[in-house]
Amino acid sequence: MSVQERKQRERADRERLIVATARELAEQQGWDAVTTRRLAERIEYSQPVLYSHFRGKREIIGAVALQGATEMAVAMRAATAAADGPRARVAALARAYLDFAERNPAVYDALFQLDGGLAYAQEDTPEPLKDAFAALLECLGEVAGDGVDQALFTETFWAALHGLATLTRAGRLPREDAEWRVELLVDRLAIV
Amino acid sequence: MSVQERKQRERADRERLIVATARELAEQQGWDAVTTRRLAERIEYSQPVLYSHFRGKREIIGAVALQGATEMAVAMRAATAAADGPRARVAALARAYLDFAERNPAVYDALFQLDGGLAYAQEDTPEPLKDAFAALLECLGEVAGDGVDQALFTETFWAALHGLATLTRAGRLPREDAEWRVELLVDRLAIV
DNA sequence: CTCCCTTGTCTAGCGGTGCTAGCATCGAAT
DNA sequence: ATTCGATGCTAGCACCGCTAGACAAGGGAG
Repeated sequence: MSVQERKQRERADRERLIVATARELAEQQGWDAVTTRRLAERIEYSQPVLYSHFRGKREIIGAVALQGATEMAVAMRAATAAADGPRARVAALARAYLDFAERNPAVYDALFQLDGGLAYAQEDTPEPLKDAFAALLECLGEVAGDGVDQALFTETFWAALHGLATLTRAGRLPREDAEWRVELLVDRLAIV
Repeated sequence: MSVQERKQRERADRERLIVATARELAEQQGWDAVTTRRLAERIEYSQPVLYSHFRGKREIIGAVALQGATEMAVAMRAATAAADGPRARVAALARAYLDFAERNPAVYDALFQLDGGLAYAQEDTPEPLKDAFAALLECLGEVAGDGVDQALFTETFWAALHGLATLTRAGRLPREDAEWRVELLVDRLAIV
């Protein structure tokens, strides 16, 4: 039995290595540079090994996305926990969100820009994704305002953050006044 | 002289044909299906002809984007012109924006999601892009609120719309409550 | 201890991609 | 009529995601 266990462990290790390497490569040179050939070379195995762990490149992107969702939820909860009062909490949340997107562009892309084959906003949505949304909801729910559905409010606020994150990163919005835009968003959307 | 003129005209026609065909193909089957081979076959020329008009696929995407920007500006101005009062104008603008994104997903992608090699938010930004932003600004400027920079407000509002458009289209947001989210956005962001 | 068979990995290759070098053809100008 | 430049073609490069099939290593049965 112990032999099988060891093999299973080694296999799990290798899977983690694949995901970590894909993520690293994507952050360094963008997802376009993450080809199965390059990835295989970096983990020092041949291409087909990747396909014994994942159905294809898309599933590898999905794995990075799930990892990122977990980290993002942690980052957002840490930021809101350190802030006093609803207004400050929302501002901290927004900054944490945009900061994460800025610091981990490849992970953010895997989550919200690329097709990782994951289900969103459904019953079979993976737990990490649901939890990341829950982290948003916990903070934003308390500023939705009376008679406003908290989930819908959260979705709308999230969409606004997502728009800022992507347009800024793609050079569609000048980077300089980013902080100002966040302030405006929080001031107007959140009801103290 | 007339011979050269005729040739120039035919060349311009062919360039328009390339852009129109690329757009059509992208709307029908997505940008992934727009390969230089397929595109060449549809216009009934060989691949290298494409490269005598455009540097590469990216520039073709850029051409579709510019065309789309012009149309989008027209659509937004038409929508706002038909509405009475600032509040109604902003709501009409938002709906027109999202409607355009929904009806022309490939063009929207070319504009805001893909790399068409265009400069955004700079001096050398192509005129159609500047004009599309101007169309947003014309309407949104009047609801920015006192002491708030109109351009920055417009950028923020635009980002929110962009977030809604992309997340909805990617299945990250359920489609059902789209209208409700627009209402919330307009009510909260616009200052009557 | 030897044989077999499973398990795991690799090499090689398929059909596709964006893009380009170099040849052939055609038409205008001499 | 002949030259010559413009123009579009065929063929091919290096790369992509993915997979079939050969091959070696290792544990279990006799």
